[in-house]
Amino acid sequence: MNEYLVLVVEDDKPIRSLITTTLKMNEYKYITASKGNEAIMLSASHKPDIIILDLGLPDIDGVEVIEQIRKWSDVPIIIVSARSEDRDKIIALDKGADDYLTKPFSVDELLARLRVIQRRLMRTENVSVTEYINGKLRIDYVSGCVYLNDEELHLTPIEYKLLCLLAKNVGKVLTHKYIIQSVWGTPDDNSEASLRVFMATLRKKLDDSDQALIQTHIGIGYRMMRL
Amino acid sequence: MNEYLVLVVEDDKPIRSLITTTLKMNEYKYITASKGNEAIMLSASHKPDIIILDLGLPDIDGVEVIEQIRKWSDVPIIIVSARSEDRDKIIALDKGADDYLTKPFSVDELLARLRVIQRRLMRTENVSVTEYINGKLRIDYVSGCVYLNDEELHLTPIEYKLLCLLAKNVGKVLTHKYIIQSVWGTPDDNSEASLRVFMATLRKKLDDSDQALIQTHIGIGYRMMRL
DNA sequence: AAAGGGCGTTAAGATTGTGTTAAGGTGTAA
DNA sequence: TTACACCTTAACACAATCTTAACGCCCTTT
Repeated sequence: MNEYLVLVVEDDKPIRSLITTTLKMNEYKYITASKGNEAIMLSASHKPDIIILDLGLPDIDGVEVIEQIRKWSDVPIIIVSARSEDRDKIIALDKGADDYLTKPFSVDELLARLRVIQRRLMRTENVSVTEYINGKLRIDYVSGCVYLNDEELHLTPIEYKLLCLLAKNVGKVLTHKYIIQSVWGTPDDNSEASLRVFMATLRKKLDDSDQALIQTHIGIGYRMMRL
Repeated sequence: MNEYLVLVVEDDKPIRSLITTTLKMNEYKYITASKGNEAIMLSASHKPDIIILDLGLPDIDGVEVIEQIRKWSDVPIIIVSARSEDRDKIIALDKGADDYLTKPFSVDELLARLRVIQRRLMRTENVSVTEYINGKLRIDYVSGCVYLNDEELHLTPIEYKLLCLLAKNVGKVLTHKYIIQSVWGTPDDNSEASLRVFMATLRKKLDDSDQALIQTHIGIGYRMMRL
């Protein structure tokens, strides 16, 4: 499963669905916009990891969209445009675009260029602090390890996923349904029983027998407390 | 004066001087190579900030050059090639190139794409080393040799690639998918079985039977520990 | 007080993932 | 051509993980 969120900005419906279909087949998550202002709003609210942007939009010019977004964000932007003049390319690139493809474009090339960006994101993501600390608990997302009082805990994949989910939403109550959907992907009826089992083992491993860290909300779900 | 050093790899003299003249006029420093092996050596010794690489070289293929350099360095590589097939682009990009221009190309577009990379370099300063040391293990990227306690280890090409990949990402968990993509290029279903075999032989050669150096993260992938 | 729903806990079985070995297959150099 | 190194694939044992079912507890409702 790919965790990258792509914002596709394209007013031409056939091309948009070509791109989104391609993204879907390659396990990207995506959101779409057909207008420039919509794109700016979405990139602020959803914080996509990558933006694929058409320059010819009905309301404002694509270059304007780049400029706006660049005021606050360094999110990689790939231009997909019918404009094939050097001048257009240069303007877009200098205004902040990261790459430029001219229509008609090969979806395979688009995918390859997406992978180039992903590679880079992976490198730089790890420079920033990707660590979660809550009391005696520490999650190192980069190494995929969990520590309790600086001793490494061994968690199984599902346990780890579950813990990360709770940690990402500290203080919030997560419903059973939401947790199951997030961890298992497909909502399986029987997995509610599994969830209880995993909670038990997780609590045991986290030395959380008094449920100070992970609280049960009967009939609703679970919540991790900020300690 | 621009402080960026560009390595230009191009065997065709007119094109090379076109590029270098352009660079000079725009205040870049540059060095040149006309062969692949020379390019590899120069990128190790001079540590350029950006590489402009032609794929059709007299000694070894440009893609091979990318692969070699990527074993130790994340230096941005722009391909400038006569090969305009999608397939060629995708291979080069997947092997580690950052951008791809087909000949004939516009020097202004090249400059614009250089500026894109510069912008990025300013944000994230990256370092490249020609030697990697971790405990008893030492990798000399330039000569392509691996030593364990100063004794040379003989590794096969894939073993070496795998080790470099792990070394470049010490402490990070690399997923099976990512490893396979990086080492084999094309994600082949069956190569997961191969990966396990290679891990076994690598561990044996590295005297890592206790898995202190390379740890398994079940269901996820592998991680090299910093010793 | 009894009944029942929701939850925690445990353990056994099913399932999946991994390490290891060895047998082919492929390509290359002598 | 053989010899050789290397890679892939299959097979299997074993280990880790997940699911499922059973049971007891607590709390609420009747």
